[in-house]
Amino acid sequence: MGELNSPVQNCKQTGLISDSYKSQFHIMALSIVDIRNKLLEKGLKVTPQRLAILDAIYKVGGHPTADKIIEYVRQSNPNIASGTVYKVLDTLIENQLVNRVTTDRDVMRYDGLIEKHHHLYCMECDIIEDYVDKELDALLQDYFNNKKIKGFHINEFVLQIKGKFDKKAKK
Amino acid sequence: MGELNSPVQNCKQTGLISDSYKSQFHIMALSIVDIRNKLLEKGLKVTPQRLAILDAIYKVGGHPTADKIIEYVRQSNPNIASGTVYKVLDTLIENQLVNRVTTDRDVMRYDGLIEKHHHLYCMECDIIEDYVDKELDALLQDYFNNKKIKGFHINEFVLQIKGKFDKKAKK
DNA sequence: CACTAAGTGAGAATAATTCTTAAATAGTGA
DNA sequence: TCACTATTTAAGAATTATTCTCACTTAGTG
Repeated sequence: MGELNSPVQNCKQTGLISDSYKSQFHIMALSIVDIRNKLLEKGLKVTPQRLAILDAIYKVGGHPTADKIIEYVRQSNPNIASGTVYKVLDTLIENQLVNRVTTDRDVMRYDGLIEKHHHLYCMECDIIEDYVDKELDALLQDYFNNKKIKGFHINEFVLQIKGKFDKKAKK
Repeated sequence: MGELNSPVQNCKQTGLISDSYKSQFHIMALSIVDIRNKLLEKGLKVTPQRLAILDAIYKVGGHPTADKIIEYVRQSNPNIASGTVYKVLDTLIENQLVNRVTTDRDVMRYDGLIEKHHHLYCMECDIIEDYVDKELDALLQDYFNNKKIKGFHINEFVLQIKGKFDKKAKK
């Protein structure tokens, strides 16, 4: 069974990942010390803004927009400028601490899970959840090892899985 | 071998699909009569703007942005308002004559191929090409028939294949 | 502790998209 | 063929997300 990397209940944006949830899955809310270390490993200066923004991405569920991140970060950091958030996000992306998530909408969304994974897109709400599945990765890798695409050299795949989250809360 | 639905040569946006290309692949430039019929089938009024915009999507390669569509359409239709293009695109999407393409950029791109398919993303240029592969569809369908995702009901998948187009022109 | 490169806040600028409204037009039914 | 009506369009204003600029501040260094 693939792992549904999700705090979703009733297909609504919950905003925060519950504590019980955190421990089981891939994105867990790291301590500030751990986040600091991630920044240091990349040779980035540790600033309160960067800590807060990375923390927000880990804590806010459903692959937040910049706007949701700003909203969350301002709770603890009321003076942060929106330009700063965009700038920090760019820096984090450049340093591979965060990824952009592809959507067919014109607002960008961000993903704190760096490990290779796929995405579940809810067609009813705007939640996007991570889906980690090594077996699927292997299957695809295998398939394309045998079946080359003429004129194209493959680096990686991401499967977009579109559908609906069940109404029943996931436990 | 999957079909690379592409007029790409040397990884540069060619703008137009060559005649020799058209005949072999999925998006072929339909005649205006055919486009008119597509509109009529959907119960849409046939206007010169709608004809020109659908025609542009079929003819302009690489999954154009609204901007590229506007540029192309204005060659034949100099007075078309950009707002009209956006509105027509929305109408075409609602009526499933066109799809949005998901990207991790903030400009929308459009796809005239309605048949189920996947996408090749060039990591060096900004070309996105269609990739039709029934065998892959079956493989994924099979895989997820056996392996359910807890809490999620799947409707469809789209595989994003990221990599590079070969330098050598494809013939 | 002081220095310096890097990061930030504030707000202006830009770019993509949406909205508004009056004028034009496609499809209809006489 | 003609006129009627609902729909569509042009023009440009408005909005929204994102980027840019620049003076001020700060993190990390030595």
